[in-house]
Amino acid sequence: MNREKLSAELRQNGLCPTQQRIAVYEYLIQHRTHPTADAVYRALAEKYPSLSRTTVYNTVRALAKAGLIRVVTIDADEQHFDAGIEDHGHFRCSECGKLYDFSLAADTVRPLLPDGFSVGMWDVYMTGICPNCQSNQ
Amino acid sequence: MNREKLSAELRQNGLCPTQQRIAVYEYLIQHRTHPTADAVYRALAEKYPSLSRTTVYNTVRALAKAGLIRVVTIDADEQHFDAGIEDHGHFRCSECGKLYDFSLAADTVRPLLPDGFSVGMWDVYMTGICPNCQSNQ
DNA sequence: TTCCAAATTTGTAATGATTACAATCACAGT
DNA sequence: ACTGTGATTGTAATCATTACAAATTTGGAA
Repeated sequence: MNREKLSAELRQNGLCPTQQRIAVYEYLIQHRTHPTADAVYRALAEKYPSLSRTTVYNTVRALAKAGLIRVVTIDADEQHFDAGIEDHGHFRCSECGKLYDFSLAADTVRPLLPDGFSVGMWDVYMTGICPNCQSNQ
Repeated sequence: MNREKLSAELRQNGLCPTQQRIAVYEYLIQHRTHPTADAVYRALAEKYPSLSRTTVYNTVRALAKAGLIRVVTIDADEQHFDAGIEDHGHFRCSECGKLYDFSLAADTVRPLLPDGFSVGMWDVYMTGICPNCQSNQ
């Protein structure tokens, strides 16, 4: 996805496509590693020397509010961000701390809710030990 | 569940059944409102004047590690605790902030994970608008 | 019962992610 | 170029949670 498209997508969702927002959104699309806001800041700081931590925090919040990215709260003490909005859940390895995606249809999840509740965001979190850490034991 | 049983249950899970731990665990069992650690502290402070916030934080962490309670991280900025370990997911109303339980079989969730991952804890989170807030609009 | 070692509790101080805020800046429209 | 709105920046505050060390409690042995 090039900058033109990112820009248009931001605009369609009511966000001014500034350089900083494009950079943060592009980074999250290109790096599906569930980075924290601070990790995004550190990664972009070199290329964008004037970038501020606050801007990254503001931006990820705005992107999440617009539904362009997801906030992953499987980790209690810091928020991770995920540009993947296609249907999937998240697994966190309790050994190495790594976050994995696993595919999962929305139809599996939404019907679980009783009538009368309207569903906006949803996610499935699991923790345990990943194949990698199991073979290292 | 009386204190005797709570005490035994704590002991079975490797936790010394101190007055404070029994009180916190009992509170969480009797109040299935997903309180935060601080809310538990404030609720018990009157009855147990010497109780410390730190003890509550330590206790809920120990209870969670032992698998007696669940940590609910659907709210990004504070942890909620839930003594219900039977299979269920959590819904958070974005209007009123209230947390709801909804039932959900483990068999619906665990098989979603690819082979090779071992599952410990799991939860399904959804956000949206609850029936109550919908009728108030 | 009395004593002791280990574990727990307590209060305070630190940590660290996130947010508030006010000044500066960028940009679109006149 | 001028103006106003919204975005960015850097610093300072917030606030949930944790670290720490001293005081206390617990459970078991004598």
